[in-house]
Amino acid sequence: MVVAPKATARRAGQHRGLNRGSLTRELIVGAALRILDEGTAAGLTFARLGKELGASPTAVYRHFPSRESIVIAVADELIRLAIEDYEPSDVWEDSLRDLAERAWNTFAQHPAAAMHTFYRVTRGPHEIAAVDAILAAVHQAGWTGREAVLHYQTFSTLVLALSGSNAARLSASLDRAGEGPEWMQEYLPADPSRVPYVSALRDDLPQTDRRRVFQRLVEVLLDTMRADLPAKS
Amino acid sequence: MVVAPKATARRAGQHRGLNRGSLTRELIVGAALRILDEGTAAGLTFARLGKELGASPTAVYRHFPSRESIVIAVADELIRLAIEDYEPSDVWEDSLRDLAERAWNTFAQHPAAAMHTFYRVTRGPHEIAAVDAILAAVHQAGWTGREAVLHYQTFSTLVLALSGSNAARLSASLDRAGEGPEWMQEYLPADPSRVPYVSALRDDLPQTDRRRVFQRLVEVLLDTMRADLPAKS
DNA sequence: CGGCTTAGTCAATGACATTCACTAAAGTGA
DNA sequence: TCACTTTAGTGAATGTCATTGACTAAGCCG
Repeated sequence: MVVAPKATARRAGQHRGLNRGSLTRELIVGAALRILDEGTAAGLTFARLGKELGASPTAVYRHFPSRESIVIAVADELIRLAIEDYEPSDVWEDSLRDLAERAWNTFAQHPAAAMHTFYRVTRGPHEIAAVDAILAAVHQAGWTGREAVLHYQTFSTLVLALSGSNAARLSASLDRAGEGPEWMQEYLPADPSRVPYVSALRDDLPQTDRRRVFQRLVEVLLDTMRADLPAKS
Repeated sequence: MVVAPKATARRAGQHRGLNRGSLTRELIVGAALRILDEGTAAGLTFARLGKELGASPTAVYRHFPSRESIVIAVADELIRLAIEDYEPSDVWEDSLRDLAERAWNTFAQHPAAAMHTFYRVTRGPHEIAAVDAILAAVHQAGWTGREAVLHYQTFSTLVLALSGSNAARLSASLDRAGEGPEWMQEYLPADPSRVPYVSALRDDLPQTDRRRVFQRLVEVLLDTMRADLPAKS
């Protein structure tokens, strides 16, 4: 599915009556990602996609059976972007840290796309490559078999969940940019005495650096993994 | 907004022409949660809501300005359910563990609702109560001020992200129950040599107990917190 | 060169959120 | 008890959306 077609007549962005090989899965996925990036999380429609591609909205159905399937393709594209140029380090912790940062950054750069995809299984080639990259680092550390799988699952669950949640929050706040006041200060409820700690810390609570929390948690996990390391052979 | 109305004429589930006080925010939120629980994540529509309430679909607009606002109310309801009957323990670790389990369980019981809400800020009373409960445990452990906030953020980020991601995955797999084969075995790509570790572990990879991974990560965090504990006064 | 496959197009359908004018039920004040 | 006001529930209308099916012509195969 990823093989590029003959590309016989790829006249860039026509407006009426496209030629035969004008649309490809890659082109469509790229357009979808661009649309998701530019604004609201709900902005990905067939109409918008058609405009972006200079084609009829329904033309896309020749390449994808449903909106759903486009989203899944975007998911794999996101993974591809994340592990593009990735090179494993000699130090397994650095490899995992690098992979974690890549996931976080890619998701943060494409929040709307990430929030719709991070919890999905794409079965795509890049997803499997990413799994393999993590497993490679885990093996490098010294784990094998079931133990390796356990550490892979813990690491990837943590990284995906935190990066995806961050993307979802980013996307949600971009969506309502320009509405009521930000939740920053309004964290104050009716009766302060029922929530004494929140009231006392009202000025400190709103300031969250989610990236720092993420990095902290990744380091916590890496430390724990290091302490669990199997005896060297 | 949470104050129950006079409840003058709450004739349960009529079918035509409801009386005046028949609908309340609570009734609507309950119906919305029921609808989300029964099936697809996209099943929450005004039409469906009207049917569930035995009212006109548009009647709901008298209590909520938009679909979005209903979802936010459901979010706060979910938090309410999660911390219902919560009692802090004498041991701060037990309190945090309990809160973590409650979030996980509630989200797992209402996957569709959770996946649409876990990344949102409701500003509702229950959200604030939950924050306060976590902060109470953190203070009990001995942290105050900015340090307390940091530990609160780390804990809640971890728990919400993991519980929410789990809900999203649960909801997604419920949605496509009865489609193609589960992703269990098909994790095998084109060229096995490009992904040696995945190929070697193909039989172990599919078996994930996400709850166990969650509990593991919570314990890892609690251990790290314990090690960072401030000196006793 | 004639026919076949199929990508892109066009029009139609049905589900959906949201708006608006309407009506009457509940509350209010005397 | 009776006008009077407010507003919750209704029904019809609008515009957006995903998806489908029939149609047409572009490229391919012989």
